Amino acid sequence: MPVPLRGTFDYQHPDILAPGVRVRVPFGARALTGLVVEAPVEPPAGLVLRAITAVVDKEPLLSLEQLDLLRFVADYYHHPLGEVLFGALPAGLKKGQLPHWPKAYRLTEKGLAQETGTFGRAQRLRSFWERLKEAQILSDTDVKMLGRGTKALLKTLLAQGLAEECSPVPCQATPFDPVILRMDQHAAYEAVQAMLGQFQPFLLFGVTGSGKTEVYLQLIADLLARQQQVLVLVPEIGLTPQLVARFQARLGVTIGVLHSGCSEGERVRVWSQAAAGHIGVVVGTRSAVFVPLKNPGLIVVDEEHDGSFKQQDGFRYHARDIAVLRAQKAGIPIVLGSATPSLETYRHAIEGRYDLLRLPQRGPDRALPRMRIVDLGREGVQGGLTASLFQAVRDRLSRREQVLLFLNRRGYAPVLLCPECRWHAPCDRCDARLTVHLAKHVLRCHHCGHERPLPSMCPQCQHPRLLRVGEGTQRIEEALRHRLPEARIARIDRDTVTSRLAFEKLLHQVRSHEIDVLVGTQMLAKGHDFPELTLVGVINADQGLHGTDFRADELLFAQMVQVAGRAGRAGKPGEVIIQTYHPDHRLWDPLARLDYEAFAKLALQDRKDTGFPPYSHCALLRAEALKPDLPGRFLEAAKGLGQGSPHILLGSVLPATLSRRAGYYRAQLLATSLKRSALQSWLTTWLERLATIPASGVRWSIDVDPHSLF
DNA sequence: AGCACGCCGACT
DNA sequence: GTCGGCGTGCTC
Repeated sequence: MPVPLRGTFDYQHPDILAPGVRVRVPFGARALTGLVVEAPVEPPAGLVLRAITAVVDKEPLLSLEQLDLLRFVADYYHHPLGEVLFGALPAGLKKGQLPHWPKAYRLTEKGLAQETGTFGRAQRLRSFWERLKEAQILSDTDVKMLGRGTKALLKTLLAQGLAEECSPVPCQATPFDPVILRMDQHAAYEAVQAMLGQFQPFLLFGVTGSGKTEVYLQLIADLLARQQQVLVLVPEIGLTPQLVARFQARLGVTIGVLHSGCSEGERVRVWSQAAAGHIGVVVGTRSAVFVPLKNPGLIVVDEEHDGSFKQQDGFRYHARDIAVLRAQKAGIPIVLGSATPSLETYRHAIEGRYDLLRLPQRGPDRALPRMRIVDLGREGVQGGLTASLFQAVRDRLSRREQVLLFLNRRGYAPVLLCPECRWHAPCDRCDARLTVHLAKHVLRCHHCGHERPLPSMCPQCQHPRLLRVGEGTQRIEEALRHRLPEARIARIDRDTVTSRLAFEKLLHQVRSHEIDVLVGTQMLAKGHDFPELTLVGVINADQGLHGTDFRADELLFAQMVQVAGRAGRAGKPGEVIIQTYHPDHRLWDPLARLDYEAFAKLALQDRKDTGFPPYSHCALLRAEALKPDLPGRFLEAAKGLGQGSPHILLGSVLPATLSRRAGYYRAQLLATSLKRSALQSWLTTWLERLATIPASGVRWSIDVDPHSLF
């Protein structure tokens, strides 16, 4: 049932129903659509079963393999099966809508024998008949594509017995013009090719511009030729219309696209057609990992290290991990691509469980940028920029080249401080400081979105001058305008870019060189190519350096490599300047050489020493409540119930990093084990016991393999 | 989750 | 005397 309840529910019905079929049933006081997972069942004694009111599907919506996978996943993440099953269905199907199984039509014997003349004055009918005769078979989408009113013409042919329904055939790839792969690309391609038809994970390790996509495309083309389907998972921001267009153009088939922006109907259509084997390639974000495939041949996860593959609320699954599991169950290869792999994946690769495919070369128009680490403590800083960085910016501008300044903090200044009484603007609902936004003249909380007017004096001691401490993108932009009045400066962050269209417009302005300096956050780090951009400045890299989280180093390295990828193009060497107060940190040495593997070895040793993943397995129990002491009390009780297992290390009950958020007090408890299976079995009994804790007013959830400990 | 039941404050 | 607030408990 689509409810957050552990366990399944038994009903009575005269016939035995196939698993995967949806049924309407009474559930408490309401009527709901449920999914049959097992039939028949031996109901527990003394239970009066209610009856199924209606059977929704003639054929199962989910195959046995699909059900098996989802059941495994629900067990692994300790999430209610009902929510997992219904979470894997597109919203339309959840509500009982029928799937759009693709239909196809062909002419009957009678239709084939028909003479052109017999259509008389029915011109349109005749040309439609000719089309069908020529194509031999047309799917319902083909019919729709032929123009308006073609559906009516089809109906006429069906009614006259000239056409009939038949089973759909998979889309045929048009013969595909292979590009010449470089030697390393070709080796990678051949390695995967050799393993088609059996389970084998690959790490395709290559920097931006090393041509990973070409390798994917070549493999996909082969799979299509074998009449097999390919699932491609991409990060949320990675799924651009350009990428889909490129796939479509190269492969010559319709690509099924699944992401958060798709309409409900569109999702149902792609989902159904993929299940029927009618779509050869599905490209999608996180939730697309659940799309059913009739005849899967390969899974690709691009940018596998990306955090957006991990769902951060409700059912907290990791799409990359589920993809690997799926490939294993289906007995097919999976390719994980990245320039900065997650340490989990990298460890699998160097220890031989995954096949490591390196793409060491870059395309002809790419060169490694020069990396410079600048000490914020030793150089004078003005407007957030050291003398070195400012000088470099001026040099680039005088050469009519472009500059990107990267800072992961929006707003003007992160803190508003009273020099007299030390008051600093807090958020009423969160345990956080409000950020100064000068343009809108407000204080804003970046955690809950709460806004209030900027005070002109200290509300506590009435001191007339409040200090704006620290730097945000707005302040960097303002200072730069002041010092370089002739430069054309644009700021790109969530405050200035409100829509996709506005973003595209700005990017276009950068490409046509109407802008000299870009100041921006995260948004700019990924994928956008600006040929005239030769300098990237990282205003302050330290936020990521001593994060509270064990994954902070990994994240910072990936981010720095990504921004470095923005600098330099054909014939114009790029430079990256990173400002830090800790120039001696051991991270900078491998980063200065852009040597991921050197970094990974350091970081893995670190994880080994501290006992963090991938050298251990974690589950995080989170709790939140409106009353301050409830989460802690609940977690202490939970800790008491969890103790006594020799393989499990239970941490202390800790307030969350942001201990109050949007009015809720939050705390958490970490459980760690060296053995995944030990953690799993312990979690099962622990969660059963947790249900017995009186927890009114406390919301709690379990996060298996948490991505961050915030 | 979502719905019913249940027990205490402000309206006709 | 009734409407409705949301705390508590249940869903085969």
